Formats: sequence, C-alpha cells, structure tokens
Amino acid sequence: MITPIDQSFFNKPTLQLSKDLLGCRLVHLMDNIVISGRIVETEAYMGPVDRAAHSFQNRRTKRTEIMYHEAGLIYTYQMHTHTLINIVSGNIDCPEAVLIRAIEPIDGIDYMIQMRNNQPISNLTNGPGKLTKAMNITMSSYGQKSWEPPVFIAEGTKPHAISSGPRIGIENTGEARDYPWRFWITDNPFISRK
DNA sequence: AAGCTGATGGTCT
DNA sequence: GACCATCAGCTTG
Repeated sequence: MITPIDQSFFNKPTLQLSKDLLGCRLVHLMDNIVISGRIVETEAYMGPVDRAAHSFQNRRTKRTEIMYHEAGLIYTYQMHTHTLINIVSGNIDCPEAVLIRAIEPIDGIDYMIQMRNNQPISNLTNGPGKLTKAMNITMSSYGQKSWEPPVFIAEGTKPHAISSGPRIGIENTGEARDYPWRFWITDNPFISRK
C-alpha cells in the first residue's frame, strides 16, 4: 500500500510546488492493479497574470472552475484527443495550477504498455497526453482530491538536480512564452523533450 | 451559427 | 516537416 502525501504539501507558492512535485510519485490505485510513476517534468501556470494559462485574467468557465478551489485538487482537461492532468495550486480564488508533463514508470509497467499499444518503455509516459493514457487517468478525475485514492500524489525520491526553461507548446502567448516555468529532473531520460 | 485556436501525439512523406 | 483527430471556449456576426 502506498500512502498519499499530506494535504498540507500543496500549501505553498506554485513555482515551489512545481519543483517539489519533481521526484514525487503519481499513483492510480485501481481495483486489481497499482499504476505509479515518478514525476520528472512539470510546468507552472500562474493564473490571472499568465497569458498561457486557461485562467488568464481570471477567466472562469465550467472548465477552469476547479482552479478557483483549494490547492491539491485535480484539474483534468481535454487537449485534442488527449486528457492532461494538473494539480490545482495557490490560495482559494487564485486560479493557478501545475501541469504534470512526464513521469518515469514504476508500478504496472505491463499495464501501461498495453494501454499504449505496445510502445517501448522509453515512449510510454514522456508527455502529458501519453502518461494519462498509460495510467488510465480520465476526465472522471476532474475535481478529485490528489491526496486520496484513487488518483493521488505520494512521497518519492528527491531529485539530484533540477533544470528549468520555457514551457512547451505556447508559442503565441506574448511575453509568457519565455517565462522559465517548465521544470524537470536534470538528465532524466523520461522527460518529454530535450 | 460559424469559424478559429490550442498546455498533444500518431502517422505519413 | 505536414496533416489530422476533436472539443471547450472565444470571436465575429
């Protein structure tokens, strides 16, 4: 049995949380199988002041609603045909979030390979859409607590070093394009891009 | 009501 | 490198 992290873990500035999540485990406890991986890449989305964030200028819709609630809740959304998973951050009414972009598989690797159509291990979870597919994380996680099963964060192993740089896939967002709000474990082979 | 835009990934050339 | 799946939300009318 893997113990979920304490809810108080999420109570910190979003950029700090983005870094602290590196090395933690993302776990999906299903009926007959445990799926888990080590978080190796994240991105911070800083809400009202961040052109690249869905909640830029406090945009509040059915989709972004959950970001206006307590830190540690799960924000899932559909990107084209894929589901992406974020952890809500910031105080109530401060709509920030951390996108989980890549994990290193730990438990349930055979299951992940199946879910990913027999892709090699190096290509199972090295991207935000890939890891949700591999771990069978869907929109049903929207608004759920990430400090309780079935989908939750658990303690992991501290990264030896952390790198940072511009975020991925937000070329048309003005100044926000260059903010170094992507974080990854230095030299980890499972990050989404080099 | 219609058209555009993605925090993506697979497939094809 | 180009194309595309597919949908919430924004823009324009």
